[in-house]
Amino acid sequence: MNRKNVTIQDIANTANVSKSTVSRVLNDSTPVDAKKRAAVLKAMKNLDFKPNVFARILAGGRSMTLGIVTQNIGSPFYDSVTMGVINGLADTGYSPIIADGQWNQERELVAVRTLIERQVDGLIMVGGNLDSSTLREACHGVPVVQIARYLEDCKERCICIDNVAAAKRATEFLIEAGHRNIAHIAGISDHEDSIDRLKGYQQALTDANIVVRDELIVQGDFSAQSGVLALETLLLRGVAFSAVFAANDEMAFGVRLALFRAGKRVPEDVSIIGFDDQPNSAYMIPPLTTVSQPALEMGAAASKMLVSAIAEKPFEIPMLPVELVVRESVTRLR
Amino acid sequence: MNRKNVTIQDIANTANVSKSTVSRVLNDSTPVDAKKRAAVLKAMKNLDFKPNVFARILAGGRSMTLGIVTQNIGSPFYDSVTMGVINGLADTGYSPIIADGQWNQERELVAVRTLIERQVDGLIMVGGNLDSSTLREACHGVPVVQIARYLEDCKERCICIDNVAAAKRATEFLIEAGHRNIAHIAGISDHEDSIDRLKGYQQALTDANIVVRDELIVQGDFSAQSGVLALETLLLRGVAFSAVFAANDEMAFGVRLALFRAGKRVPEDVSIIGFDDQPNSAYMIPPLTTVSQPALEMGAAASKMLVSAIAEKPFEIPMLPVELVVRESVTRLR
DNA sequence: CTGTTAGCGCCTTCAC
DNA sequence: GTGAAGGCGCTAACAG
Repeated sequence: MNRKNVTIQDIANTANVSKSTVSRVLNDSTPVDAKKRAAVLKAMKNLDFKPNVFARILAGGRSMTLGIVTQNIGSPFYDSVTMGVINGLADTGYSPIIADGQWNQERELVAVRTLIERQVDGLIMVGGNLDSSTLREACHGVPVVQIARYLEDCKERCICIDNVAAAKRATEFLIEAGHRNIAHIAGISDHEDSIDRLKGYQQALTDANIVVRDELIVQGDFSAQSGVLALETLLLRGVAFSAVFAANDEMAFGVRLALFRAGKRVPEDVSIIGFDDQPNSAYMIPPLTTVSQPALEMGAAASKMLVSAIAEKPFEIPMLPVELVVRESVTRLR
Repeated sequence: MNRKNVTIQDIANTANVSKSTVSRVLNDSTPVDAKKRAAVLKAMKNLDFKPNVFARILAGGRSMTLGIVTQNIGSPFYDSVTMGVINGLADTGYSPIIADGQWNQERELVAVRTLIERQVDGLIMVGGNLDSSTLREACHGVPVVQIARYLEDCKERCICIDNVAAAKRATEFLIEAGHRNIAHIAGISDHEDSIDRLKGYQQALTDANIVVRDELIVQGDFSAQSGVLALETLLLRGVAFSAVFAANDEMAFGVRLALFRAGKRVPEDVSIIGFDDQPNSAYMIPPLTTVSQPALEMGAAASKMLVSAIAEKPFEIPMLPVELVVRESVTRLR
């Protein structure tokens, strides 16, 4: 721009070395004599040198930029994850660029391509639908970390929780409280999380010798509004139920509201359990029992993992605690 | 990278012109003969040419990147605004880079500097505390749009609502419903929004000839937790109140929960009104009456405005509808 | 270990 | 109107 920036040439001059040497200490790509190195470092500090990202990448280096592909910006859970990623990137020297896939394979692919075109050093996928071979191809070898989704063929790059186990645990909690007629509000039908949570629900029932009844299962789409509709559907069907396990908190909110409108008390008449432990869940009336999925931590872990992958350093996937958060929306029967 | 990208040289060759000419049609900086122009365009299409962002900026062009400075990622309102910005940028050719200021002037300044260093073509500030002269200086002439904050010295670049008027209207709604003892839970004390909303509350009371009583005003910090504490404080003070106006929905949620714990009914015993109309407000029990602030629209408007500013085209600040959303958390007295 | 030499892809004078 | 030439700041061979 207008203000002349100091370049490696400048610092090369004041340190009495060549540009290359400066470049070397900058990337410590090659060993450099300790004295010269010190001189360079000092010059850099004195002149307040900041490498030009664009020149650097043009010459074939790193862009120090990471791409984040989100889905449907505005959803509490995914937004939290995204924010976790951004926070995790603070002080790593990497800056995030965001693109939205909108849960649409085509747009998702465009998002990935845009990011790759911008020469991101790595990519973080938050959710998504793209099949892994397409994804891999679009990435041209740029490392990718996948959050909240399990890709069979690159498990070591996926950060996600065991939805089946978590959903099973939630359902078991209801069973242990004496509930037998437990309804389930499922999420988007072809979404892996929905499928797994439904599976966990079914397993818990089966293990407890309770018959899985289709009339107690309603299809939602993860939105609060769909929770309302789902519960109304349930009411319309006329089946008896003393508890509802919703595949996410949003739908649980909808269920709660529908019960309120129908004059049913929670938890006296119907118990509710959600999934995600989104921040507001603790402030529902009554506070919602739910499964906490550590969105921020998942995001942070992903960013660390990616940074390590770029540096070709090993990284151990941290234990991501998924726990049942017991609040007042569930009652013990009898 | 590995796959050779097509450069302007390539298309210059196939179109039988020079690189310069190609560059010219790319930026239409200088008139070019219609035929050559067509040939160039055709070649670009055929070869699927994509200009290299980095080379372009290194040579002094646009980076086609916009910076977004958010505050405290994780807050529903600001996140929504941010998402609005990102959505608004789709298909403009600009990509967003995000940095977090964390409601900390120092970090905010760092965020701005980082972004400027990355040669963003424009900057969007979502909230923030930096005084405008510092901000202006850090920007080195890069255009800035400020959201959800009113900067005296550049009104034409601020997208925000009239908090005083909106808060006044909310309070008047309670007064019209027959409430006289109306408590107010204020936000962070030196935050402009808090100040303005408090002002609106006071004005409404004064206009209705109701004395503003300090014991009915409690300081919060915009978090739900602080809403709980604020209401408990109010209860402790032992002052009578039939309604609470909280400076944002989050705190209203806290208020609601505290009332629940205290065995008070809403709205029979106490009415509540919030501010922001964040998505979950409609799913509270009972659904929360609040003031809707169009976060997504504000973000979208800001991005359009910034893109126009960069192109030095005029832009009219759109009417941002702020309206009272009446739901069941307020009762009419008598 | 270090300096020299080429570019990376594009924009911008400058002559023609 | 157009092409040639130089340079943006940095990295990556290449010889020493």
